Amino acid sequence: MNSASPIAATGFVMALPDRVRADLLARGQTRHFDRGQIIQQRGDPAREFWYVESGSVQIGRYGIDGRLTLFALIGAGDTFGELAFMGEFPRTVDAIAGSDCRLIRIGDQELQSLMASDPAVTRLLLKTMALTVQLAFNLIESSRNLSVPQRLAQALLQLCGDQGDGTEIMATQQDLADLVGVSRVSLGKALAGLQAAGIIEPGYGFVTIRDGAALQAVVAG
Amino acid sequence: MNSASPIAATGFVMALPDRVRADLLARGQTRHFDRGQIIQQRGDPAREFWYVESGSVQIGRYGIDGRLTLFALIGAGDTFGELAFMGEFPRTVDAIAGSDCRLIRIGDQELQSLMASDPAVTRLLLKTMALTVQLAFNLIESSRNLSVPQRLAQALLQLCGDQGDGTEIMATQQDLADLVGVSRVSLGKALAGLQAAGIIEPGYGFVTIRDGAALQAVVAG
DNA sequence: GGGCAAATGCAAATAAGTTTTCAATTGGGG
DNA sequence: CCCCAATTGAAAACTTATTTGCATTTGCCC
Repeated sequence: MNSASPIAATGFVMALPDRVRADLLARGQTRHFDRGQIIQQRGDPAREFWYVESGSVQIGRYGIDGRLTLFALIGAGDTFGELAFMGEFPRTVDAIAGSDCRLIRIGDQELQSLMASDPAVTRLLLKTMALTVQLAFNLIESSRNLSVPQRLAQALLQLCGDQGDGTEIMATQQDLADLVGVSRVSLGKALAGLQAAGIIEPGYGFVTIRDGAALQAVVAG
Repeated sequence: MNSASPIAATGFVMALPDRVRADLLARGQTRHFDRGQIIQQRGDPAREFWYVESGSVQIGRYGIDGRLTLFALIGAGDTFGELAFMGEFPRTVDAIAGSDCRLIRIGDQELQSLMASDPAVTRLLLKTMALTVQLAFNLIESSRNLSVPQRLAQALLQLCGDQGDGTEIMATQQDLADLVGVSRVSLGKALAGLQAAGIIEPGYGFVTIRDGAALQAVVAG
């Protein structure tokens, strides 16, 4: 299961006080999306943001040539779409359901009452967005200075989040390739390398983490 | 002269109402930095952000191995440092004076009174930061899908900002290489290519933009 | 349980960029 | 005006990743 995410696990909703958060989620409407279904597209007006209750969502951009640039694979507990929503501009990324999923929609009404109820919410929002920028910078730095195996290890760590060894990450090699930003061939080789080291075990549509600590070591170089 | 920037030209200060902005800048203290001097380092507490009155500043990260990952080359009129300041976390990037420069320091007092004076400021801040994230995403997408010449063209366009043909961008090939994220050799070849097409004219420590429109065309592919 | 699409494995040719080294040029400071 | 450090130019060997094509495997659906 995907859980945390490389970029979008901003945790704004998760960081809210428990009572506020429960209230917010209770008021938002639940929506279902089937695997492969488009949740949002570049250019759409941003009238809401989403909380992922179950399933996984791919956040990225489809180029005119069909190329996909993935920024994040997010899962249950994550939120996405805050950026364009808060920034009051159209969507700048596409979101596609990576599996059948259940999302909670949080719109203007829900947020307005939230911000009115607690002035600290605004500060939390600012902090969350600042954090997102840092994550994006980290991604840029990684892609320039780390090798493919290192970046793969980094991505796997983020995808398994705080869950320990034995976690199964539901993602195809193509998904991971789009996320890391390399071809499927290169990603396959990197996977094979980590497998040979006994760190992971690739499956058909998923990867099992055998030794998270070793993954950390790979990233460190 | 550097003017606009790839990432950091968030324009928060520039977007403020004229009277408010003038007031803010009048209250901030002016500081001088010599070329090469460190303005801020990763890990420093973020007690302020800066407005560039003159000169240029390099925003990036120095790796342990001495490698530099530049995120932006910013110039007069730009601001930087808002992110960590607003997010209330330590600096996550280094800032070095790219030339002798004059900066205006904007600290807690200045900002507090600003936010108190106008509730719209908060919204402006959120929008600005959301925009910064988008710029970072654009950078990631570019580095994955565009060739070196294309990325160079993109960087040059951003560095010359809204100024037209004839603009001299004060940056060495090494600066540009760190910004685009390639070796100096590769950047030199890309420069030579653009020169052969009559689009730019490389100098010693600067690049002259001859045909901005053609640069746009190069980026588009 | 057979068919079929999706996913993976593999190999060769190709392309792109880096590293390293050295020479040539530039322009400012003494 | 000359020296010197910074910058640029250029070449070769090397590394890395992509592209392309095809074979194999997996697992879902009928």
